[in-house]
Amino acid sequence: MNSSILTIGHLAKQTSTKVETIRFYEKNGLLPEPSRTEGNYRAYEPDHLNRLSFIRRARDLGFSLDQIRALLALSDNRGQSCAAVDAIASEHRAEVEKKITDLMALKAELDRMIDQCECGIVADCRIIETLSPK
Amino acid sequence: MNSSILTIGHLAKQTSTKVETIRFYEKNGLLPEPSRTEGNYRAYEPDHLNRLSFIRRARDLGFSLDQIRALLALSDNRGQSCAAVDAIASEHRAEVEKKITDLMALKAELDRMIDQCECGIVADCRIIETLSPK
DNA sequence: GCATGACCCTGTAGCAAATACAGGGGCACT
DNA sequence: AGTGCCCCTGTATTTGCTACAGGGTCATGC
Repeated sequence: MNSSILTIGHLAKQTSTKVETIRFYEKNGLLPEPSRTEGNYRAYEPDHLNRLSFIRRARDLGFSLDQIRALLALSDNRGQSCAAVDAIASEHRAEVEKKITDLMALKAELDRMIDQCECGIVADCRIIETLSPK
Repeated sequence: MNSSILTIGHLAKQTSTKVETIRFYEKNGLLPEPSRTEGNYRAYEPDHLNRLSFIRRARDLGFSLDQIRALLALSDNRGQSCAAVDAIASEHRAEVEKKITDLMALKAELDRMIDQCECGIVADCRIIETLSPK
């Protein structure tokens, strides 16, 4: 038996991923199907671990599964220009920037609303009033 | 016929909501079931319009449907203390603040990653390298 | 007087990105 | 042989909608 073969549980532990999530990635084409043991257990090789680590890092950075699929495909073609990689990362950064802007505007509105609350009764509540029409 | 009675389409237009979304709010207990016409059409009254406007404003401010359900219940009991309202709004603001902080850290990481890309070939790509394990 | 099209109805399925069972089988240790 | 942990498949749940499919109703035109 090869000692570098991993069960799904080992892979999960080493990447801080839930077992179900790993199966989910497989079903969705992010992680290739591993071979199976006689007992029908998934038998992972070091490459799987690398690929899953890649996926998890990209997820931590907020990339969508679609974007990660594309990044993985690009990283498998190491001779290509990495302009496409840059495009995906920059697009994602732009989305993050937009979210930040939107959330900051939102927070400003919440601040305004909450600061007016004098915590009396609901009938006089400025928060409810702000939300209510007219 | 009362001219203040509205069809679901009118309600949708006046609140910039999709018809399906209004039915969804009803099914999920945010909007009370209106009476029906002979033809089984929903017949809304001005109160429904007010309530739906409230929901949409709260959604625009990022409140969850659960939070909105709670806010609506509070706004229906106008004699109560509005401390509970303040608590919901403050909790939401804290969540928004956390999201902003998290996204700004994320953006900083993306900035670092993208700035290193010299757009050569994938094999030398710093973005792929950053994502790859070890 | 009916045809056309715009509107409405219910019910179901889909999206992201997992997470959580249910109901069963495998494996190691004692 | 029993205990307990791990693994398997398949389905349902989450959030907040959106998008049909397959029908019924209503207003307007001719």
